[in-house]
Amino acid sequence: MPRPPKGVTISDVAARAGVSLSTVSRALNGNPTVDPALAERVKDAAAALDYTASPVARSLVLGRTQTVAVVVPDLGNPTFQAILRGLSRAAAADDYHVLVADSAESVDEERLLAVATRRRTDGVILCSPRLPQDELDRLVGGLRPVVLINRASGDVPSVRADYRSALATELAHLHRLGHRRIVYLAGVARSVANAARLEAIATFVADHPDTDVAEIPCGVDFEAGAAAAPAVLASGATAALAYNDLVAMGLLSAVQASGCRVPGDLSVVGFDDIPFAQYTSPALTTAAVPAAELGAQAWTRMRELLEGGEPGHPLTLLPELTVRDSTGPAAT
Amino acid sequence: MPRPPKGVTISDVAARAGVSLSTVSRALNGNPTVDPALAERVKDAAAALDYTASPVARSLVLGRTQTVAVVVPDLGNPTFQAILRGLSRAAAADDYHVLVADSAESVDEERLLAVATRRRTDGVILCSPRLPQDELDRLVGGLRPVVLINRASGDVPSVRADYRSALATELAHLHRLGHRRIVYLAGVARSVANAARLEAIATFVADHPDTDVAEIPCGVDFEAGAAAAPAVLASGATAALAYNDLVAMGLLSAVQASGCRVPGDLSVVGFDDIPFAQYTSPALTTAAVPAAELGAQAWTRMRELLEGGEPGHPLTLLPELTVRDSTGPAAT
DNA sequence: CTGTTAGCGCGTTCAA
DNA sequence: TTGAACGCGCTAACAG
Repeated sequence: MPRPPKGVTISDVAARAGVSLSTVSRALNGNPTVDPALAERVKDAAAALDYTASPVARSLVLGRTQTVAVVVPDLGNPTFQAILRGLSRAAAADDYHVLVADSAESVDEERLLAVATRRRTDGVILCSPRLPQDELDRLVGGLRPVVLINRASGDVPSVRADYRSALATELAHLHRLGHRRIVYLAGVARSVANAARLEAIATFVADHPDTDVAEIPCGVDFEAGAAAAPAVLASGATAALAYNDLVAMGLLSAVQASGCRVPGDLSVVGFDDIPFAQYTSPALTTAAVPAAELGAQAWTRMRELLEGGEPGHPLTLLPELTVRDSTGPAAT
Repeated sequence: MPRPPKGVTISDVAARAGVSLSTVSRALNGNPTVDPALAERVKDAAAALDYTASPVARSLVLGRTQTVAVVVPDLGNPTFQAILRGLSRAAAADDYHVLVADSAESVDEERLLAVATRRRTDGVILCSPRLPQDELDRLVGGLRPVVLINRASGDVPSVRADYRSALATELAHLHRLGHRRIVYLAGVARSVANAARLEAIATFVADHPDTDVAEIPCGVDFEAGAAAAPAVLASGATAALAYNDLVAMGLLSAVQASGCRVPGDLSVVGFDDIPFAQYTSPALTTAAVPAAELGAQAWTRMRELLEGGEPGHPLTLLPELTVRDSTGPAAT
């Protein structure tokens, strides 16, 4: 496996095949206006030299990089990991590369990274749960083509999970089990995903005057969930709705350590259905957000944009309620 | 926030500032040989036009892309996710971008992706647990600069976790607890990581004739661990050493479902200390592999290579035994 | 200190 | 059908 002798260019191939640069370019790009025999000769020469056209040079002249950028707030979050995985594999199947950028939960970084990565790619897929709507609207203008995940902005293609409906389903599940005092462990206050959940709760409460849903400020990770345990126990609620599975797991762990039985004394429901949700003890009831699918669909939208076609309708996936063992009849 | 009027180039800036292209280039790159007043004028013009030099054009002329590629076998694996996160953040801190490639566990893809991504980046960080040594040796030649994670090849810089010592520590832990019949749930047979564990076991057995360690072919994920449960229970062993935490969790779940008590009837130890290991029930005893740190160190090595310096010594991190509740005294 | 010129490695007109 | 010339946008020689 002789490695490319460092810097073999199209001229080398041309020389070896005894043709001009243009012919090499044409032959290698499958241009039909080139004599088959010649084309063969060129390809042989290229193979012999282990030549491949420089992607960077091609990018410059063609105006496209065959690369898209993905900006996520936290690569440590299982949901974004799944989105990235789905996206990455889908893009790879279409011979596209993926540049990742982790904004480390910083909204400022997010903006900067989006703009910076966009310049070295053909488009940006943006996962920006925190960015205020007006800033998002302004940002996407300079980013096109853009695909949004779990956000919307004007006519920008987007794919999202319906957090609102999913949470409504979870609430209905708890209500059916007899729960009338429920606490909601809120995520980041100004995030869109949190707002969607609050909407669902407001609607539910309006429809079910017999039920009380109290909000407890919390967070988005294990620690936040564990830290909220005392407040949950003090609330007298029979069920807790966690912002996501991470929070639910932290809560699960902490309340059980305090001697509280789940689901006997307290039902706990999560959100996302991360891979580990089924391995908690008890196994976590949650709403399965098809994150990898979201990523794959985001790529599909992006590809359509890149091909100049109309992007498909904004896609909304409905997370499916996944009932496991962390929810049960309300304690009487 | 007026977005770049689509294609503002260095010429536009030059025109607006009333200078030549070179002066703009120099001024914007902080070349000290340019008149401060002029430089200021140029920068104002650039700012007014919202101009930034095209990274693609710069890449072509400078011969570097400010981007590195990371090839991992599976973006769904928590360990590689952590590596990617550590690497991504470290690289970002140095203004480098990261191209990710997921080889989907395919050795062939791995080779192809490594070569393909290398051409659009300044270097490759390779996570190739499966690639046979001779192929790896051949591959890295054409990839330089390369940094290897958990592999070694000639003088190629590498960072790795010492799986061998870590497993030895786990074995010692079990032995101290009185376990004399132990089963090892093996990962992918021909992987380097698995080989390291087998070595540790062989050494241990040689030193402890009183102890029996049987190998059970298994795999690397939940399902594999769960599927191995019957074999583990049938073996009569009092402790199980799982290839990784995923396997341990699958096993934990399955044996407990069969009425086996952990650690009363069976002690279980994992490997990696993925974020969820402390939330299993019982909490998992495991060896904490500092994956994010591994990623960050891999970037450090790569940066040194990129700067033309000597890469630091091959780094070996020792995973730390993290004793939790899934291990206890051997059943008598 | 500044402007002019020559590429970086390709794809793509335009003639021949 | 093929080749010569031009340009993608920029940086770095080379003069002035």
